[in-house]
Amino acid sequence: MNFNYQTPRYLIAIEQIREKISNGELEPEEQLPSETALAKELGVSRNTLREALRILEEENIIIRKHGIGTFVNRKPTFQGGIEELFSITELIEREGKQPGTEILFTGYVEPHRDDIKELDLIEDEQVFLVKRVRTADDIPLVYCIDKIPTNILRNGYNFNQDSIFNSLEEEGVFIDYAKTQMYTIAYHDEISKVMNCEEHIPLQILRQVHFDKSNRPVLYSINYFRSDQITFNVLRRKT
Amino acid sequence: MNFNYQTPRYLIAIEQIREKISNGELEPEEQLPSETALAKELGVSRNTLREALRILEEENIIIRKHGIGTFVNRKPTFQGGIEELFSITELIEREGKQPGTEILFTGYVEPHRDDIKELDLIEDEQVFLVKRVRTADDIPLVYCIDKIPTNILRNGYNFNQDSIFNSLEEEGVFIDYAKTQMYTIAYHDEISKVMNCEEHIPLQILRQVHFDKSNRPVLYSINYFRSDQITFNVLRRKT
DNA sequence: ACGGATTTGTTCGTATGTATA
DNA sequence: CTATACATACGAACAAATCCG
Repeated sequence: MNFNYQTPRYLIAIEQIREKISNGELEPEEQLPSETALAKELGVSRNTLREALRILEEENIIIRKHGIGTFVNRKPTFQGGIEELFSITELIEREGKQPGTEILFTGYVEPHRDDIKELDLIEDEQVFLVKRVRTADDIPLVYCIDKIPTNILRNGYNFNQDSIFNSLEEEGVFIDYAKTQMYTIAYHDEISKVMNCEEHIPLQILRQVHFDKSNRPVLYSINYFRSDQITFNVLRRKT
Repeated sequence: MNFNYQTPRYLIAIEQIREKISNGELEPEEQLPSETALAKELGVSRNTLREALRILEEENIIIRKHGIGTFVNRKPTFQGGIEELFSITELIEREGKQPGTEILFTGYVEPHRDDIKELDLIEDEQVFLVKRVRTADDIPLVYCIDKIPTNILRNGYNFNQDSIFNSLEEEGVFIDYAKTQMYTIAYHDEISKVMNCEEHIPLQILRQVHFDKSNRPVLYSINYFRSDQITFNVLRRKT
């Protein structure tokens, strides 16, 4: 009888409130009806409505003030930045450019001391190494070094596409977050040449260890960006 | 009789669960008791316990699997990074170094085109400008340009300490987040000299617009870091 | 300065749905 | 199929913060 049994009511409530905001029924800075009133209007219990409001508050769509009321927030001027984890392929496509790849090396190699530490490698475990130059509209953007522990790749690795993220997912490995260090160097003997960097273009480096949902390190990568080709956005929050 | 009447029970429950994890009663990967059982053990209702578990899951302390159970997550190897907003003063103190300041300029000035756009200034509104060099253990770390809209400073600004964050809070202005651009330049005529940067040390720039909880821009700052003195950490998450 | 009305915050009890072993 | 565990939902009550007369 209930054809909505598949969609939780708090999600429906969220959509209804979003709709009220986007169609102008509720404007920025405007106060929402009280929880009791709004719950009645939407035909849900106050607890269910509060679950919806909790999520909307988490997304900064609304602001709740104890003893006063709930208000529609001003629209932030902001789009997500580097704190959102995406692959280089996605990065280039988001800019509306054509991603390209020049592969310099692939294969299994002995790990360095850094690799063992960062990837939590067991004894004698090799890593799968990929070295590539990634281009945007055929202009070199970033020199990529990627290393994957062997024990992540149970059936041998089938690296057959540009995005390592995608081919790892085909192996059942899902990256959840990355611990990233950002720093800058003026020049690198080999890489600056390969990237057609004259001496006055510094390299912006992203050194990243990627983890899955269980906090297991699954990918270690070092990216050397041409600093004249890239700006990173970050959304920094008070904690 | 109940001396905890002031602290919400779900916060107490969170602490009790944290304690169980930190004292080893619950180990990483281990399954928690069922919600019903744990609620009984902690002396709260299941709803209250769930509020506690929800927050712990948000913090990645635990992982919940529908129909299976709740588990203690492996400890991430990670400390917070640049996506956490902190002042330069905090940044230096976190590294265990002594922050210092050399003030180059303070006063009200006409805004530039960029300032008007980023700070959403009204007509003829001046900005309060501060130019400083911040040092860590007396070594120049960063050249700071900070701009504050006049209408934020109702009673005239009392800029009397190193941290602009702190002195803004004294004015009743609480910064919530910052929209940040990161990029690198090889050289800046004036700043590289002031910072004692030889030509081969690039400058790592953070260009930030800070907002309060209501998404009102309250501070625009440009920081030029000596790239040999700084590395930024970022925690990047899949969305 | 006080009290009552309003609004959000917290807590409990209970029932039912859904996923997994 | 059944038992277990997490997910969703409702109703009710009281606490805490705020506002206004």
